[in-house]
Amino acid sequence: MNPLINKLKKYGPLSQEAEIAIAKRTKHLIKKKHEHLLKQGQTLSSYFLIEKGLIRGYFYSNHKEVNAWFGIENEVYASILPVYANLPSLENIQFLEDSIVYSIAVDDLNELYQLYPELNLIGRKIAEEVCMILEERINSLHTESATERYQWLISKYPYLLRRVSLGHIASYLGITQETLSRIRK
Amino acid sequence: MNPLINKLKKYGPLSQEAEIAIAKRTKHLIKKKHEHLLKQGQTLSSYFLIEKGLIRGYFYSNHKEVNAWFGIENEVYASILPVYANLPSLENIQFLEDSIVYSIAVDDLNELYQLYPELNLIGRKIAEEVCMILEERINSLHTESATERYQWLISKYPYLLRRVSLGHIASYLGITQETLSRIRK
DNA sequence: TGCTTTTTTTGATATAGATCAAAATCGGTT
DNA sequence: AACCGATTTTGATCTATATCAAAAAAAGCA
Repeated sequence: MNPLINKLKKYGPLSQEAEIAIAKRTKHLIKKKHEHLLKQGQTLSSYFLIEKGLIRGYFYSNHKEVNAWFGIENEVYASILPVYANLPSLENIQFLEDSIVYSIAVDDLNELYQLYPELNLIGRKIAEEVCMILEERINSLHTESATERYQWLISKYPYLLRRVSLGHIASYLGITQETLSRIRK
Repeated sequence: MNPLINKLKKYGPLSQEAEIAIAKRTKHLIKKKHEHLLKQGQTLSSYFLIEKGLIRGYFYSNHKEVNAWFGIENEVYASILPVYANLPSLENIQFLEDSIVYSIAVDDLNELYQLYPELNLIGRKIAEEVCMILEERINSLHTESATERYQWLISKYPYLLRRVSLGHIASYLGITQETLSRIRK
């Protein structure tokens, strides 16, 4: 069984048939560093899981790239806008390392939701979990200083320090590279 | 039919029986300005709709109140943490005007999800919609100046200016009252 | 291994927004 | 209408972070 399905089953029950149908629609991608999983304006991946590697979600603000999140092994990620509204994504998703990904395309997912309504419980749990992660991020940006945000980040995701450049981390934190370099000392 | 159910039906289909069961569990609250719908640590309301009035969600950061969101007439709101994890809320919800609210308690909602799995589609859509709202908020806090955030807020929710004090708005924007007062000119 | 490119650090200066204090204005109550 | 408490504005100063420029260090590549 593929690890994406495995992970989905943690959120709720899945019939044998649903499992097979999902497996049939799951894509197994092998990507090199710097390649994209998704570019702004596309409607491709919706739910995906990284088997190996590292990924960043980013968008453009004033013609500059801004990192919105990082993704790592063994977590389910969702591009919610395409799932919710079947609209093209506003963000770009790029690999920061050579990576292996399992993903389900938006069209396939929508079909699966119709064929196997039981999937809606899993989808609800995933979206609710995303809400909680986003709320934590909002509180951090809303009330914490750059130093506090940095300390929170490295305490929660220490591997980022080793695997991601300082510039990418600064962009995620909403500060400049220079400021982050100074915070580190 | 109560307006909360009416609104839920915009997100997905609901059987006659489910509708009746939800109606039976919907509470109709009439609250005065300054009263609370929910205090930190409680597990009460999950989904609710304001028929009349205005509400704020806030939490404490360094012993000071910080406004996280405002709620107005005719929108469905959800305290996601209690729904997702059946854990007490981290936030407080207080009325800023005399208000009338329809709400479903967490325990009732969980029961309803079990009895009427069709509700999961609606719950998924609501959570996905919340995700999109939260993402917009993150981008705003992440990339915009105080002035830009303020302009975005009043262009999107002009009534807040009339119905909410400057201090509450400043707290929501993550700036001081004095700064907001200066921005306004 | 040495060279080129990218990333990180350091320095000097500028700016948005915070803080503290006080004055002015508004709003509800009698 | 007049008062009292709450809200908003104004002023002076301080601080965190940005900006611009350049040096130093690290990483990728021939």
